Amino acid sequence: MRIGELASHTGVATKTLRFYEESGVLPGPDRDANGYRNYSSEFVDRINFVKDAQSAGLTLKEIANILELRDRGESTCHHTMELLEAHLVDLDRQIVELERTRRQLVAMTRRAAQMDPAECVDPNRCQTISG
Amino acid sequence: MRIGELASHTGVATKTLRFYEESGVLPGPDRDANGYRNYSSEFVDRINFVKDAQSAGLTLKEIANILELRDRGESTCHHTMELLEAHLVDLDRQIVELERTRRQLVAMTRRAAQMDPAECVDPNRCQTISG
DNA sequence: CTACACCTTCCAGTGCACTGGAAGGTCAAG
DNA sequence: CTTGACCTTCCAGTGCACTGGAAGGTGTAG
Repeated sequence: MRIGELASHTGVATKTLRFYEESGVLPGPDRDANGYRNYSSEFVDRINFVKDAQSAGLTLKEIANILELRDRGESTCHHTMELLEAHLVDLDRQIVELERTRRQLVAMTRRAAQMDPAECVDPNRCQTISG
Repeated sequence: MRIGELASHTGVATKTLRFYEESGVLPGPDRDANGYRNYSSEFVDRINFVKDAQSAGLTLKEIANILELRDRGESTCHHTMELLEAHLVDLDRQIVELERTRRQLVAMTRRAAQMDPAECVDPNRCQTISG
């Protein structure tokens, strides 16, 4: 699979794929005779892992680290677990925070919706936010 | 309240507070005769709002925008609501994503915990991640 | 032969949210 | 009178995750 194909399969720009390779997140793939990158389908999985890990708040460096450990297949389960567990804690905190903020925003929006539009022109306060 | 005091009250560095002022997130506070910033206690609330909004995924620019509208007290409820609602949708998507990733990580960690440590040294795969 | 989409490398720039450091002013305590 | 903590401005740098553009090679279709 060429880089453009992989890009459209994963929704990740070709620029970004090359950047990931340079950052150590993706290994350098095989090359065709003409020098074009030739990706195996495993790259799709790897990129999906990267996306998941990223949305879990891991940096590219951390992701590269995990994947490198995985690739080396060394007895790194312990380190990996520690990293994952730390991020799990972080993730939980984040989810709680987001839910709290979500509730706040819902309340704000509801307050705004129920308001007499005329009251919006109060020169000193916008009830949606300040209430 | 001076900037250092505000910093310790909010957990936001003095550098960051000045940066927020420059970015329009915080209004320029009163100044003492010696030129020192003198913050009213309202700033604590405002900074907490900034923190909440930030953890909800709003950029400083958007936050500055909302607060500016609020400060002007104009009939901006509609715009504010649109912005908030857009971010609510975003937030929900984010929470779902995080929960999905969370489940994945939990599964990973559990798999790792149940594993015979000896299996970790398999030269080709780390079961924690690749399984 | 040419147009065109696609690929290559390399290097520079972007946007965000800070963060550091220099150079200097203020003020209470010792 | 000095030390030290705190404050000021200004400008530059950092780290992250891309993103753009130049200059050129490849390969197929018309």
